[in-house]
Amino acid sequence: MKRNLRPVRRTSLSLERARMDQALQRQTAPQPAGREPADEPMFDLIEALFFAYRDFVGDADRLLLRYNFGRAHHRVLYFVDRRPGLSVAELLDLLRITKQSLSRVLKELLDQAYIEQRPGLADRRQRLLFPTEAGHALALEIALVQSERFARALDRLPAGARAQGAAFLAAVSDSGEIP
Amino acid sequence: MKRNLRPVRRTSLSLERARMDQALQRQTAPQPAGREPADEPMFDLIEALFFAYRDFVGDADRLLLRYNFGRAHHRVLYFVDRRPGLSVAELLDLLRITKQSLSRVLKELLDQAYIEQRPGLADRRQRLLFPTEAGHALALEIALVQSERFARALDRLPAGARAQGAAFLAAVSDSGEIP
DNA sequence: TGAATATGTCAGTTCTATTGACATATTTCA
DNA sequence: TGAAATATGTCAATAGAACTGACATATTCA
Repeated sequence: MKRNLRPVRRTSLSLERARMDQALQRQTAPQPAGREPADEPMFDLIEALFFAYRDFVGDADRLLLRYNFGRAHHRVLYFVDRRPGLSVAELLDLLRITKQSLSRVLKELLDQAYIEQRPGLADRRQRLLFPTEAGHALALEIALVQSERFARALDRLPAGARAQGAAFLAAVSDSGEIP
Repeated sequence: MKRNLRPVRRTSLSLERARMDQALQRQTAPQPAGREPADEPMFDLIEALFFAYRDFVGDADRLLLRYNFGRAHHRVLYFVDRRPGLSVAELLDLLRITKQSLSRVLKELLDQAYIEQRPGLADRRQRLLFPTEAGHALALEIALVQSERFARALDRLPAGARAQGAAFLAAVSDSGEIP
């Protein structure tokens, strides 16, 4: 999937903004203080998560263009860099994709020496994955660009926002992967 | 893109969890209280946002299977339902895709009567998009499933978490679309 | 009236993901 | 020890979602 990196049309975004305010007032009821109900859609959160993720991955997309890599390459490289020595099976579980899907992307990263494989010490069937120097550098570069986005966001938010944001997101994911 | 809905292997997830704790301790420095630095990657937020979004869209995927629709259909239907009467150009800006990409998906939603078009009142070149009854019902069904995920998350979080989460996500996105 | 705009469409391509089948090496267990 | 299970890899076919480029139509605007 190639991705659309055209500039955003500002005129339309203003329209969009106005319409959204309207829609929010129309459809989103004010929230009670204590327990949160699930019987009414939480459009505020649905939309906020959509837009945040859209722009968050957009940062990486721009960088990856230079390497002729796509999002899939990034996700693989990211996790290998963060969890050096993880097995193929663990990577598949993290990404929730099949090994056939992983295959092409991983092969390209191996061929271009961003990742390397070593047989497992305990279990020699395993191919443990490690980032190379170049792989680590690229992973870090992308992570820094994304972190700048978070830093800009946190500048606009009260103290404690980082912990709150992380806790919120962790609770939203299935396994609360980040405790 | 078909999506992988196979059950998650729990053994590996435990491994994953252990490894992640390890990695987090190794690579993520403790955060200072006040101003947040951008010179160090915020792996906690990067990962939390990735997992939250992965599981959040997973909910919709399961539902959409029944209708032979994909993620793209859902995004279109969602925004048309939330902003009835929006123009094609506005929709393209929201989704950040090209009109050629939108075309197939929108045509299917029109053909199957989940969305309908009406010419703009002021500008008759426009094709304003509206959900049909069926379209609204499907959009609502999916939004409720996703909202249940949020409700479960909020149950585990202190009061105020909803507002904090929404504010955090809004600040992370480019235009703070949700004020 | 002519340029710009909003939308639609055709054709070809790329990337990411899927299912299914099968192969190899290694480990585990009866 | 030998069979079954596991970890990984690979081939083939297909689907879904995106892209670029080119061109057409209707409508509005200057």
